[in-house]
Amino acid sequence: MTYWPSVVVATPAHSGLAGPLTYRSEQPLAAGNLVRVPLGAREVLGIVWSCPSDPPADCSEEQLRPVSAVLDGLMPLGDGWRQLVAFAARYYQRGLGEMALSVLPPALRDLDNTQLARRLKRLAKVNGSAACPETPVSRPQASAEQQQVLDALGTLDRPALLYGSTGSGKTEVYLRATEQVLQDDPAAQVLVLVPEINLTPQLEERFRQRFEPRHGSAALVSLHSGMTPAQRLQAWLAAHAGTARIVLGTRMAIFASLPGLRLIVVDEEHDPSYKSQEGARYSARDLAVYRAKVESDRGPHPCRVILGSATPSLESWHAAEQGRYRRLAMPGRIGGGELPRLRLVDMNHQPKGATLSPPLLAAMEERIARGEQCLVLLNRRGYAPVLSCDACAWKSQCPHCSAFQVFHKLDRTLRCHHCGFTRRVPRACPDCGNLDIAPIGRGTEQIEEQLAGLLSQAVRPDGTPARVARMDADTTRTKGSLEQQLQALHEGEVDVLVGTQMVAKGHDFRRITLVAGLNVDAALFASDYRAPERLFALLMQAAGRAGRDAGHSGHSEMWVQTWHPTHPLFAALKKHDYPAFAAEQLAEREAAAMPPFGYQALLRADARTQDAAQAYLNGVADAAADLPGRDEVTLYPAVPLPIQRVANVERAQMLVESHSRQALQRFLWAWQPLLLQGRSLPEARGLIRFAVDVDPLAV
DNA sequence: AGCACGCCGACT
DNA sequence: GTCGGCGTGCTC
Repeated sequence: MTYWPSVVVATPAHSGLAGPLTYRSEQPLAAGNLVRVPLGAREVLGIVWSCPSDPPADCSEEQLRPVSAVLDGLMPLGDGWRQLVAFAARYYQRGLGEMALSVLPPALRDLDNTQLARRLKRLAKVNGSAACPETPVSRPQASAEQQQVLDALGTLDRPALLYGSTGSGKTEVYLRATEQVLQDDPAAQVLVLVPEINLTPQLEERFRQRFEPRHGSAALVSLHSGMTPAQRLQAWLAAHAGTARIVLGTRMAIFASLPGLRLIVVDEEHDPSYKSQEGARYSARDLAVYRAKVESDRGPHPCRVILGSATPSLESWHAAEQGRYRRLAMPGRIGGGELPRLRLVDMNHQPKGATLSPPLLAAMEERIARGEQCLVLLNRRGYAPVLSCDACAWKSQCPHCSAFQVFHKLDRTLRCHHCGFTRRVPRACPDCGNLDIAPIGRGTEQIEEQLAGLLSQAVRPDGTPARVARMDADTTRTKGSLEQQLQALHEGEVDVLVGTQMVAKGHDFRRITLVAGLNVDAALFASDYRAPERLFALLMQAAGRAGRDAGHSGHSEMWVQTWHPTHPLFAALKKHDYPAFAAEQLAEREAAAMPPFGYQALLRADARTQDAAQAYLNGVADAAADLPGRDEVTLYPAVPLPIQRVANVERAQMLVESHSRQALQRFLWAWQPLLLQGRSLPEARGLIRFAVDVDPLAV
C-alpha cells in the first residue's frame, strides 16, 4: 500500500514553498516522525505532518518522490509540540517548515540511524545511575507566604504571575512546585526558562542541589545556545526521551520536545531577552503561556505556568489585572531584610562636570571603611563613547555604521559596538593632524579609573586601600572569567565593582550595601516608550542586589544620580511601589492605544541604500490599499532605524498598528504575498531582506 | 536557504 | 582551451 505523507522541510517563507511538501512512502508513517527526504539535489531532514493513504488531488502521483529514510529510533514529536510550532509559525509570520526545523538542534539535521542509535544508547546508559529516590534532601522551611502561593498554584486554572521582590524567595517556590510535579507523576517534566543562563549559575546550582540526590544527575539538563552542537543534541534527546525530568534553558528551550510537560516556569518574565530578535521573532514568555494551555487541553493532566518577576512586564501585569492571569504576590523578604532606601542625587546642585557626585563618593568611602561592598552601574562599555578632535570636526565615526566607534583605553582601540570594526587609536587627528583628540562622555573603563583615583584615600577596616574592579562584556569575554570575577567578589577581594547591567542580573552579592546608578536620565525621555519600564526594572533589580544579607539590609542604599529628581518614576521607585508605577504607565499606554491596549507589528527592510529600503516599505504599503482588513490597521510612513546603517546595510522600518490582535494577524497574512512581490519593484532595487516582527519590543 | 544551471575573465 | 566568478530559478 502506498501512502502520501505531508512533510515539513526547512524552506523559508520567501521561497514560495511555505507549506508542507507531499512525498510517497510504502509504509504508513506517524505524524511527528522525523524523516530524510530528497529536496532538489540534496537530502534534508523533514517532519511528517500527516500521512494520508489517498494521493493528493492537485498533482500527479508520478512526480512525487519517495521518502529516503525514517529516523525510527525516535518517538514521533508529540501533537502538542507540533501545535506549538504551527502556532508560532502562524503568529510570527514564518513558514511552517522554517519554524519547525530551526527549533530542532542543528546536529539533528545531519544524523543517520546508526549515529542516532549510538546516541540513544549512551543516553540509556547514563539514565538510572546515581538516582536514589529515598535520599533525604535538606531544604529550608517554606515561609507562610511561600506556602500560600504553593497552595494556590495547586488548583490554578490559568497562568500564575508570581510577583515578589528580589529576595522574597521566588526560587524556593519554583523548586517546591517542581518537586510536587515530579512527585505526583513519574513521567512528569518541568521546563524552567531563564533570561541568560550564564548569568544565573546560582539558579542552576540550586536546582542541582535539590534534585540530583533523588533523581540522578541525568534528570536535569540545560539547553542554551552556548552549548556545543553535540551537547545540545544530547540534552534535546534526553528531554524528548523523557530521561530529563527538568530542562533549564534560555528562550530556545520553549521549543524543546517534552512529552511529559506539566509545569513551565519563566523566571524574570519581564526580561527582554525572551523576545527573539532575529529569524522567527518569537516571545518565549508568550509561547510558554500558549504551550501550557495546549498541553492542558490535550492531556489528562493540567500543565501549569508560572511567570515570575519583581517587576513584571506591563503586558503580564495588565493580564493579571484583567483576571486572565492570577497574581500571586510575595511582598516580604526572606529573613526579614528590608529593601534598600533610595537616595536621589540632584545633579543640578553638584559641582560642574563631576561624574561622581561628592555625596555619593562620601557614602562609598563610609561603606568601604565598614568592610562593605559597593556596586556602580553604568550602561556603557569602554572608556568613552566618542573620541573627538579639538581643532576640527573629526569624530570617531565608524566607517561602516551610523554610529561612533567607542574608545577602549586599555588596548588603545576604537571599536564599533554594532559591527565590531576595530582600529588602533590614531596618534593625531586623521583629518587635520592635531594632536589633541579627546574622549567625550564616560564608559565603565573610565569610571573604574576615576573611582580608583577618587577613592585612593579610602581605607578598609584592616587599613589596606580600597580596591576597584570592573565587570562587563569586555572583562568576561573568555570562558570562566565571569565565574572567576564573581568568586573574587564573594571572597571580598573587591570593594567597589563597576559594571554594566549584566551585573544587575541574577547574582547574589551578599555584602553589597550600596548600589549606584549613573547616567540613567536617557531612559526617562527616550523615544522608546518601553525605556522607563526597563529602567524601573533595572533599578529595582539592582537594588535587590543590595543588602540581601539581613545583617546589612537595615542600612543598604540605592543611589541614583539624575538631573530630573522630580520625575514620577523616582517617586514610585522610592517607595518600591511597582503597582503604582505600572498603573501610571498603563494609563499612559491606554490613552495612546499602545500595547497592551493596542497591537503592533514592524515591517523591517535592509537594503544597500536608505532610499531603497524606504521605497520598498512604502511600495508594499501602497500595494496593500485594497487588502481585506486594511481599514482595521494603521500603516505609518517608513522611517530609518535609530541606528540607520550597520555594517554598511541601511535599515528602515514601518510600524503597523491595530486595535485588535486578530485584525492585525489577518492583515499581515493577506499582506505576505505582496511583501514577496514587492522585492521586484524597480524602486526597491538594492533591497537585501525584509522581516516582519510581531509584538516588537522597540518601535 | 542551498544548489543547480549558465554565461564571461585569468590560469595549468 | 578549462577553472571559477556569482546572477536567476527551482525544489513535492
